[in-house]
Amino acid sequence: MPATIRDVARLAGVSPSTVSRALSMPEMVNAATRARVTAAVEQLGYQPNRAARGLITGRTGNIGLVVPDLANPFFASVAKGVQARARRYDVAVFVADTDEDAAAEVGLVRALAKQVDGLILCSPRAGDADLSAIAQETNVVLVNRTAEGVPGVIYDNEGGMQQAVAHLVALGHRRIAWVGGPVTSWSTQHRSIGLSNALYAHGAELARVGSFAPTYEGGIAAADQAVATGATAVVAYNDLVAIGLLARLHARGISVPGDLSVVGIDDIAMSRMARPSLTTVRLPKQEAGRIAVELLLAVLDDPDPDSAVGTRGTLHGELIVRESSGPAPHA
Amino acid sequence: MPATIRDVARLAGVSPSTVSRALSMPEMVNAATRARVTAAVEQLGYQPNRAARGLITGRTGNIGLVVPDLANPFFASVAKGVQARARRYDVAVFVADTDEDAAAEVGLVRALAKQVDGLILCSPRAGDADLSAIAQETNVVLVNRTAEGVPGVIYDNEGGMQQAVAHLVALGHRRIAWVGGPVTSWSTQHRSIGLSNALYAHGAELARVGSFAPTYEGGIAAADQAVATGATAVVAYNDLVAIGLLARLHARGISVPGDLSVVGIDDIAMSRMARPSLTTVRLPKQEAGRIAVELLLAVLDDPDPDSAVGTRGTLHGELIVRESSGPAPHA
DNA sequence: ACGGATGCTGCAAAGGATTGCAGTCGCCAC
DNA sequence: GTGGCGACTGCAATCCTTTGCAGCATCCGT
Repeated sequence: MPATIRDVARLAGVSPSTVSRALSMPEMVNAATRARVTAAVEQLGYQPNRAARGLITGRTGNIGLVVPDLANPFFASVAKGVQARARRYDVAVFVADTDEDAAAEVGLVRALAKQVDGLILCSPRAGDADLSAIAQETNVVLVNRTAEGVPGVIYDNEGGMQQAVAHLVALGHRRIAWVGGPVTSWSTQHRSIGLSNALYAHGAELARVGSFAPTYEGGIAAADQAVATGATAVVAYNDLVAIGLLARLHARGISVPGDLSVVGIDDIAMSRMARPSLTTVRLPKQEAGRIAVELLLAVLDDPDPDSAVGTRGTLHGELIVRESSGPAPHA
Repeated sequence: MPATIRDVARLAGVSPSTVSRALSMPEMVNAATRARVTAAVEQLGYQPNRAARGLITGRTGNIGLVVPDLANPFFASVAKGVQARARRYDVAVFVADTDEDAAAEVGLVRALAKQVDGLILCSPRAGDADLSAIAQETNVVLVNRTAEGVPGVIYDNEGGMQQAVAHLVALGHRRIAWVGGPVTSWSTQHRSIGLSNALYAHGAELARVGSFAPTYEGGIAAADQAVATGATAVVAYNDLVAIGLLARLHARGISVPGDLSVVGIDDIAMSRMARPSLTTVRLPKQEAGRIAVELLLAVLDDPDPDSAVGTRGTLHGELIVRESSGPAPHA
């Protein structure tokens, strides 16, 4: 039913090849001819059949995005950025959600890989070995994770932690607790190291508290242990955990920031709405998605693995001070 | 590089046609032959090229999902449901976000329509005329919206409102305010009507308050007007608005639920974390996405527009009572 | 006037899978 | 023995687009 290239060719009085060229390499065809072709295209509302094109070019014009959990606002924002930027390049985005399941992730990625030109893997939970194997056999860009020789975009966790620490130290805090996320999480390691370095530089103390799920429930579970460290401020793995902390601290009658300051990471929409509103390190989430698309498209245009060197973006966080952080209580 | 059907055929010692049949109509080929074919498929890791198949069958095996805003947790959940169910049928999902822009929506839908077998439009902002036109020229399933002759899944807004009202009336509330969402929103009309009917049935009074953005900010803006109605309870268009109400009420020193009860709709994750936690009507969000996929696939299998009659799912809400609703204050 | 370069266009061959039609073979029944 | 049926399998066309190569003018330079 939809118009084909032959319909256009007939209407314009040229061959299908000329139509094809008029559309994809305009400078190769005579201006007058080109005008006739574009007029015919316009009139018929012709759009090239992507399956047919893909068959011969070997490119689908599609990319895939894999995230652990779409319902997590952080990943939803990344997805938003990805699909906005992809649209600009007329690339469609398959979105897949692994439900935080590392095993399912690998299978899903393999299945998806056949249908797309490349994949964006956001905070993948898979092991390094699986990840490298996948990157070997398909075009991959990582977000929030690094792997040898694979392009990606990451956050400057170190810098973000420095901002948070500078803020807390200025408020008089000298002993600060860290509530870690999942052990398998790449970010939790780097954030913990960044925090440690920053605290060392300011001569302040670090108290690490276990490993918790990166969720509201994780924060609730962590609160009592954080309090027990005797720290006057807590930095949480992410905002969801921080908001969980706030809930449990409130339930225990511990005042925030009066008795304890709380700082999160991410700046999801919810953080502004928390009570008290949450001081946090804002990470540019949509920007990460946008850059990932750019990187991926660059890889697709130049599949030479050597030139992938250096194609790694780093984004910087910004400290957003709200109500949950305040002067350290007097000893 | 990947194996083609010819490679499989050669290895199995049959023709490509037989391979094709062995895979898509197994009962048509001899059991022994079929075994050889499947063995060859296994060995080569063969997967049919979807572009080539699509070229001849006219089907892509892809569907599209269009939502106003992926960063809105409600839509993120629907998207999660859609892609989970689609995967079960080996269908890939394109996700597109319109940024709440009705004009962009129409263009985006048209572009996407060429690349998929059908579309799921979730809470589309487009006008009825545009919507009908789109449904005419492509397979469409609506979520949270109705249109003449178009299958879809909606929520039983009336029933949800009845539950909320029964709860509030039992707590002694006799005058209840409604904070409406965008005028163009299909749900806002139906929720308002449902609320009105339920209140009438209980002999209670309704006070409507303007139309507000379906966001946290909308709730903040609505709070003072809601208070001014003299109502002892407020039902909000959705949870984001309700949480905005809570924030402004807190800022004004109005106690919830002591002075005023607040009820939301949706039950997004945030509602549990609000302070006070939010009483709300939980809508099955992922379920809506799953059903939408089922409906769409049914339409694809039977494109006869007449049989589309009756293919409309209705989902029921469930009242979740939390801290934000309590006994009406004594007059 | 002729060789050759230049600019544009058409021919035809892919690309991988599906499917209507026709062919083969074995077997049964008459 | 032959006609015919049934169960499989293969041939070849088809879906639509892209692209290497060849063809055709035109025009320039000598």
